[in-house]
Amino acid sequence: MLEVAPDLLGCVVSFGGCEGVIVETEAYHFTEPACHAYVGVTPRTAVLHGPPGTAYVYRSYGIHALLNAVCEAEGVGAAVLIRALEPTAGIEAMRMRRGAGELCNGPGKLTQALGIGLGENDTSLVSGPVRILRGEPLEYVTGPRIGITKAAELPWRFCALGSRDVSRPWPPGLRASLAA
DNA sequence: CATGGGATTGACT
DNA sequence: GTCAATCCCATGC
Repeated sequence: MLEVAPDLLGCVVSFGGCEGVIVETEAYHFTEPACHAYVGVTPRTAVLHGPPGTAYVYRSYGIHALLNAVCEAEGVGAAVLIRALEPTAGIEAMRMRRGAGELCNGPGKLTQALGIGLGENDTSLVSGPVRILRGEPLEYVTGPRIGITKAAELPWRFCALGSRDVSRPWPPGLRASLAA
């Protein structure tokens, strides 16, 4: 999975006529406490332990939807959280949903921008409504994960270089690439 | 059956 | 920088 997460950078997420290039991901694995699958297989986390290539949409703080891509073999319990996109198509539709401001520079924002909701949970990323298309590999930097309270020190955050559509704080290496 | 936590965001001081 | 909003579900009694 630690190979899949950076591999997703540069891939395209497509949903409802909107598309965006993945520029930030975070890896989650059931062996570390930050992952929902850590507690074991439950009705909600079952999809995390399911077959790879499946979307796992989760509501955080009762408000925001977070989009994950399940990876690893069935029964492993691992996923890659998609934290940020760079919009490439359907931008007007995103603006209608999001209003003014940044569209996809945060996990909760990108789902709202694309219109992805809890209804897309447990759908295929290959043949379902939400699709992930293979794209060009991107250069990236790693860093600690953001916004979690457990195991935040693991360097399982992957940010594409040269994109401003990434949630802050940016790792030092990414700041340098933006300045250039 | 009741309670608390959670991978976030946006507004206010 | 700090604080509140708000819903699902895992855990505990």
